[in-house]
Amino acid sequence: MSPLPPDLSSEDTFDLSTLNIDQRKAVECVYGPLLVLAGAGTGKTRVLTYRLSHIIQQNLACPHQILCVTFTNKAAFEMRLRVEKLIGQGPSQGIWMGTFHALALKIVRRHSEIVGLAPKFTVLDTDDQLRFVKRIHKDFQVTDKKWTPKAILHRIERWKDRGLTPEKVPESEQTKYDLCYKFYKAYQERLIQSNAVDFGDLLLSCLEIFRKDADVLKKYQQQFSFILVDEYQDTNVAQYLWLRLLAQKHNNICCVGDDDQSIYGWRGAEVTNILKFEDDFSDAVVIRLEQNYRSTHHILGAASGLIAHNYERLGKTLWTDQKAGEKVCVKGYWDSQEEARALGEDVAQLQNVGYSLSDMAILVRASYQTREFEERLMTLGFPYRVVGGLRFYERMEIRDVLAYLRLVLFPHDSFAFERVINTPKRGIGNSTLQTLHQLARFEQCSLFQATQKLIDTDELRGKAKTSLESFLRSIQQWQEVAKTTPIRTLCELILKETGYFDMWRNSKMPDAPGRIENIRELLTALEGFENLETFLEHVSLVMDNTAQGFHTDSINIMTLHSAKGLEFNVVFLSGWEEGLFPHMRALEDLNPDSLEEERRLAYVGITRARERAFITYATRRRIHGVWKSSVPSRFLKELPRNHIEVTVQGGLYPPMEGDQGSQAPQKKNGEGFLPNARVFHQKFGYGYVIYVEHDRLEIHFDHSGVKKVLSAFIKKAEDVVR
DNA sequence: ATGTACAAGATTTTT
DNA sequence: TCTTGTACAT
Repeated sequence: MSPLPPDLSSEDTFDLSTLNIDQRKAVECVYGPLLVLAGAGTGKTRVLTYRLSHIIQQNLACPHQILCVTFTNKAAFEMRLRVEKLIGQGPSQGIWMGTFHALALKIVRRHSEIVGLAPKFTVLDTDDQLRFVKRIHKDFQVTDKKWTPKAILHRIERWKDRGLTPEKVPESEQTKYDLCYKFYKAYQERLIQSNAVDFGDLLLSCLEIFRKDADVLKKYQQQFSFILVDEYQDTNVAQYLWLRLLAQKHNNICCVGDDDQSIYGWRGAEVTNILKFEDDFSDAVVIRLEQNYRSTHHILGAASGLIAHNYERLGKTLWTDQKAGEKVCVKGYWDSQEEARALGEDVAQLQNVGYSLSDMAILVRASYQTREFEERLMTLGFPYRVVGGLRFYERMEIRDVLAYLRLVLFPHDSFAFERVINTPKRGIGNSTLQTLHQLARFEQCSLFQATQKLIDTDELRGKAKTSLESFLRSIQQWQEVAKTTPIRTLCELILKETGYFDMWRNSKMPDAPGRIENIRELLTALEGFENLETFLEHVSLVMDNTAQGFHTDSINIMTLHSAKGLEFNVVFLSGWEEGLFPHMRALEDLNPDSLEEERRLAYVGITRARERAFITYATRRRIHGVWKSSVPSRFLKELPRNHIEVTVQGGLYPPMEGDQGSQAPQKKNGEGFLPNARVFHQKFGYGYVIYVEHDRLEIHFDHSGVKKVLSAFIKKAEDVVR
């Protein structure tokens, strides 16, 4: 279930004549590589669904010959719904539709032996992964405080995003991040030993399978005659390599994306992929969708004016023939409480004018900002829904129960084993666990096997031994029971026998009743499944965000990142202050692209709105309990004045007047670059300088033509390392 | 092995 | 402010 059901009403029948000329071209141009540069609100989803339906209806391919990659499972789920609506139930089922990870997993499961994995390998989730890293971190005895487990993991993940297995990490980085590199090697070794992969590995393993076994690669290349990719601006290098490999045979690949909406650079996404498309796929056709059907003239104008401040763009000019509508409201407040209070008033007012609560969304930069709004809306009695918080299956109690189930099915899943071995407490502490880990590593076996061995060798005494013995026996019993009993009954039995239910029932924690409630919900969900295996495979997809409030009319609160791809009649954008938005980390970052990414985020935020947009800032804000002062965001000054209306609380300094650049760091000038100099740009490649103006350079690029770019992005050609 | 007391550290998020 | 992790006592 998705928290925001797609609005399908307008797409009842498959009728190409409802599309505009560019959209139609993007649907019908099915052969050869195609890049659709689709701006915000230009009907991107519509094009994709129509294209899918078109291919099937024209019998150009069977469903299973189509590979369609989406950004989230939710997106895949909704896409399926839409296609079914257009052409009926049956055909859409066969389409290979899902995220890169889900699709790669499907392939790796079938050929796991090629990369040295047993068929039942575990896929680590973030929680297990971090525990795992922390354990290695301890073994490594890292003294440098800078390299926390999280920091090291981040580094490793970025390597994986770039398709770099330990052998492929360039030597310069090996020495620069010596510790991380050694860590990476140990991490990979131990993963294989535990018969597990992390999310990044799914793609890397898949690539390795293709590299090692040409027949397998050929088979999939042959199979997928049409490939469609949504949100192409958010693909990383590994994903790009994967796509390129699969598309080689038929070369019918259609990527849809918007470089202005690339907001996942910090997660390894490479906008370069979208910019290089024409180089990578020969004879590529590029179609631009520039007519916006979503927003009013003023909203689109404000957003376009803002994003025009970015230099790293392919450049699109969005237009709309919709009415001008209301101007974007920019409002300034003393502090964040005032901001929340005023927002409540605006909500009430909009309600009077006929908007329902579910038409509105509050978009924030950081998730801690949601709290203040939650509190305020609660006291006002407005129902709200926080989108994208902790997902159902990520809750501790659910993960515990699932770990028990996993253990019954795959006793050698050491991650599940570790999770529940002492939950509820059965007298097995750190030292015992330590011994088990050591033995498992030494013997190259699972924790389950290590436990068996430990019991046989008589190294343990007393309580630890007896409880380990009975734990193993219980698992074996459950396995027997599982053969004959429905899984819900099995699960109830486990929860009763282990005392897990009682543990929460006796707990005095205020959230204990809620947790029991969640477990009950899980039990109900179990009923619909024939066997445990299918349930575990689908649990993350099925139980996605089953948040309550689905039926009640409620305001949506979410981060800007989770608002991607959604739209609302009314959007509130809160916390436009220097240090929060753009975020401090982006300001500190020397790479100017991180500031541009913040600006793209702002652009995404504004373009979510159909009719009304409110942008607010506060001079004082409580962050983690401490009051902090800040100045209005630089983005406010970048909004074109004719599209906005500024109201500021008495005595506050409005963000518009005058002081351009007073707090913006002094930009470097284009010194050192002379006209006619041969230069290099990360994305546009080589070119010659035409004209220098302060920090801006006008450059004629060999392949991309004349562009204005910030000098910070430019290197002298002779400095470029080849 | 487990409970308590205090310090530290805390974007954005999907798989 | 609040969660999480570590040191120490029981």
